[in-house]
Amino acid sequence: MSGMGDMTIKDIARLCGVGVSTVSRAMNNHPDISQETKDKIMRVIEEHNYIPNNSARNLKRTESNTIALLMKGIDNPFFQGMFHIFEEMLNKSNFNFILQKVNFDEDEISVAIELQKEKKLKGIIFLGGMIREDVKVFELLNVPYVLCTVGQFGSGTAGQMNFVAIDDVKESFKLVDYLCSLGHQKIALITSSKQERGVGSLRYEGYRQALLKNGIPFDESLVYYMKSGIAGFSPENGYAVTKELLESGREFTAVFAVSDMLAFGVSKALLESGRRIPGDCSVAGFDGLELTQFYHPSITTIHQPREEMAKAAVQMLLELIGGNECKRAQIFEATLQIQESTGAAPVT
Amino acid sequence: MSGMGDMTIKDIARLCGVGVSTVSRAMNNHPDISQETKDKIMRVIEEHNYIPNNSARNLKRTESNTIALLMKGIDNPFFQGMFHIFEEMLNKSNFNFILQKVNFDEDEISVAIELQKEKKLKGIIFLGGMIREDVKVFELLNVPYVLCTVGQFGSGTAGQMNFVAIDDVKESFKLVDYLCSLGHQKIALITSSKQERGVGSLRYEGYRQALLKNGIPFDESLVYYMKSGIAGFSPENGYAVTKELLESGREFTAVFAVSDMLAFGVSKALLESGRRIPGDCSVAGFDGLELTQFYHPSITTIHQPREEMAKAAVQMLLELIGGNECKRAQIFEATLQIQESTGAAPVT
DNA sequence: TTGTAGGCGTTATCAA
DNA sequence: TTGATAACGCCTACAA
Repeated sequence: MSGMGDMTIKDIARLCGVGVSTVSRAMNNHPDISQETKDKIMRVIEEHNYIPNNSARNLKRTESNTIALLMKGIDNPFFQGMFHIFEEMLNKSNFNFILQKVNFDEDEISVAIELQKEKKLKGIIFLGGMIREDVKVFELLNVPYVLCTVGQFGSGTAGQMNFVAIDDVKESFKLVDYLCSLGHQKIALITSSKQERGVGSLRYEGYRQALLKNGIPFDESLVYYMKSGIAGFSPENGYAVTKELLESGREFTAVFAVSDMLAFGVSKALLESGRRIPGDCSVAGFDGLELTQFYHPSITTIHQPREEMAKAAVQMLLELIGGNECKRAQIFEATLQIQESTGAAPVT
Repeated sequence: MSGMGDMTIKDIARLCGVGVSTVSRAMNNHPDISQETKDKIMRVIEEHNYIPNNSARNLKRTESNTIALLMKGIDNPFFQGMFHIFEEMLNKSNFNFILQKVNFDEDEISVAIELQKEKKLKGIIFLGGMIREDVKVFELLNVPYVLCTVGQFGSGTAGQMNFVAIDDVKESFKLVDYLCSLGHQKIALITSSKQERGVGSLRYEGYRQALLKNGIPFDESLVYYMKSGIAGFSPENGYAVTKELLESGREFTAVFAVSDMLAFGVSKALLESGRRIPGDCSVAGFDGLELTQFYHPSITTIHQPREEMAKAAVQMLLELIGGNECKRAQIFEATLQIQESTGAAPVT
C-alpha cells in the first residue's frame, strides 16, 4: 500500500543531477541529448520504476496518435472477432488503440467528446449502438470518426455519415426468400420488441418483404418477440420464446431468429421437443458467428463479413485522418451461409 | 471537423461574466454558490456543449472514486457475464468503473501503475492473465487490488495475495473422477501446450490425479494439445484436434476438453464422424458457460460460479478500500454440472 | 457568495 | 547539449 509510485519527473531529474527537460527528452526519444546522459537517466527511471503521469502528458500535449474504439455492448459476441483486427491494423499504422466501453444508457457522442478532449484523439470508431435522432450533434466532434455497424440508417441521414454496415433489410430478405424457396410457408419469426428501433425491426421488415414477394400471406401470430425479463439476443431468450411457440400449438415449418445466439436456444427447444432439424422444422439465424458451424446441426445464417468490415472502418478512418475524402458510406454484402439446419419443408 | 469542442472553463467564465472558480463550483455541485448564478452557468455550459477536460481534472485531483477493471483477454467468453456484475455493484457503491484492456504481451502491473497515476484510482481488479514470477512488483501499486481468476497459484505465493479463484486441479479431478465412475478407462484429454503454465496445466494435473486414484494407467498418447496455428480454447481448435484424434485410430470412450469452447468443437467432430454422444463417446468441458445448456446434447462441465466470484472480488476490494483487512484468498467451489453429453462407457 | 492566484506533472520554447 | 520557465485546463485555498 505504500509503494513509491508517487515519483515525478522532478524527482528523477534531481536524482540524476539534471534538469527536468533533459529527463523529458530522454523519455521521449528526442534527438538533442547525449547518449551518455540519456542512458544514465533511463537507468534511474528503470531502477525507481518511474512511470510518467498520463494526465499531465495529455494535458500538455497538443496532439497524440491515439485512436479510440467506442463500443456499445461490450459483451456482444458479434464484436469479439473484430478486436484483434482493429488492434493489429492500428498498431501497424503506428497508432495507439484504446477501447472505451459505452453503456446502453449513455450518449456515445458525449463520451466521445469527453475522451477526445482528454486524450487528444486522432480519430474515433463507433462500434454498435444506434444513431441519434439529430445527426447534428456529430458536428461537435472535431476529429474524424467512422460508424461501424451502428443501427438504423436509411432515413435520409445515411448520406451524411461515414459508416460501414450491412443492409439488414436486404440480407434478411435474402434469408427468408431462401426459406420460401425450400417450400416453407409458415415461417415463425423471433425478433426484438416492436418499439425498439434497431436491427430487429430492420430484419423484421426484410421478413415481411420476402413473404410478400413469395405470395405468402403475412401472419402476425407467427411473429414472436423476445422476452423482456431475459437478456436480449441470448440463447436463453430464444429457448423461452420457442417453448411458448411450441405450446401455442401453432403450425410452423421454419423458425427465423434474428441472431445466431437466439437460434441456438431455438434449436435446443425444438430438438428437446423431439422435432428433427431440418426434417421437421428448419432453423435460421443471423450474423454468421463461427459457432454456428459447430452446433449440431450447424445453423444456416447470414454471414456478416466482420473482419472486412472492421478493416474497412479502420481504412476509412485513416484516410479521413490523412485528409483524403473517401467513400462516405460503405454497405457490405453479407452472404447466405447455408448449413445443416435448413431443408425442404416437410410434406403434409 | 471544426466544432467548438475546444472550450475551456475560462471561456465559460467569460461568457457568464463570472470567475472560473464560480464555474467550477457550479459544475461540481459545491454548496457555496447561489442558485441563480449556478443556473445561469449551467445553461451556458449546456448551450455551448462544454465538457471539462478530464486530464486537467485528474491532474489536479488528489483522489477520485474510480475503480478500474484490468482485463487480460477481453474476448474471453468466460468473462462476459461478469461485466454487469462489476458494473452494478460498483455503481451501487458510488464508484466509477472503468474498463482497461491489457494485451497478452503487456505487463498488467505496469498498466495498473500507469492508470493509477493517471486516474488517481481507488482500487483495481485484475481479471484474467497470469501472476508474475516476482510477487514483489505488486508492491509498487499503492492502491488496494484484487486478483480475480488470475492463473497459477499455490506455489507459496498464494497466501500473500488478495484473490478470488477456483481450485483448477481439484475441480478437474472432480470431473474426471466422475467420468471414471461411469466406467470410462480411455479418456482423451485436450489441453494447452505443455510449456504454457496456466489453467491448461492445472487441469491436466487434475486429470492425472483422477486417473491415478481410479487405478487407470496414464496413457500419454491420449493427451492432445491445442494447435498453435488456431486461436486457443476455441471451438475451431477443439474440432481440429478431435479430427486428428479420430484419424489416429486410437481408442477412447470419453473426451475431456479443458474449456467449454473447445468442447463444442470436439462434439461437432464426433457427431460428424457418426458417433453418438454419449452413446459411443462422452464429452465434457470446463467453465460452465450458459451455452453448454443449449448445445445438443447439452454438455457436462464444471460450472464456475462466475457471478459470485465477481461479487466476491468487488466485496473484497471494497473492504480493502475501507481499511478492513479481509480474508486474503477466497477459493470458490465449482460444481460438476452433469448434462446430456456424458453417460456410461460403452460395453465392448 | 464570489474572484484571484498558485499549483497539479508534463512538454516545449527559449537562452545559455 | 543542456536548464529555466511558461504554458496546458482545472480545482481550491485564500482574500474580498
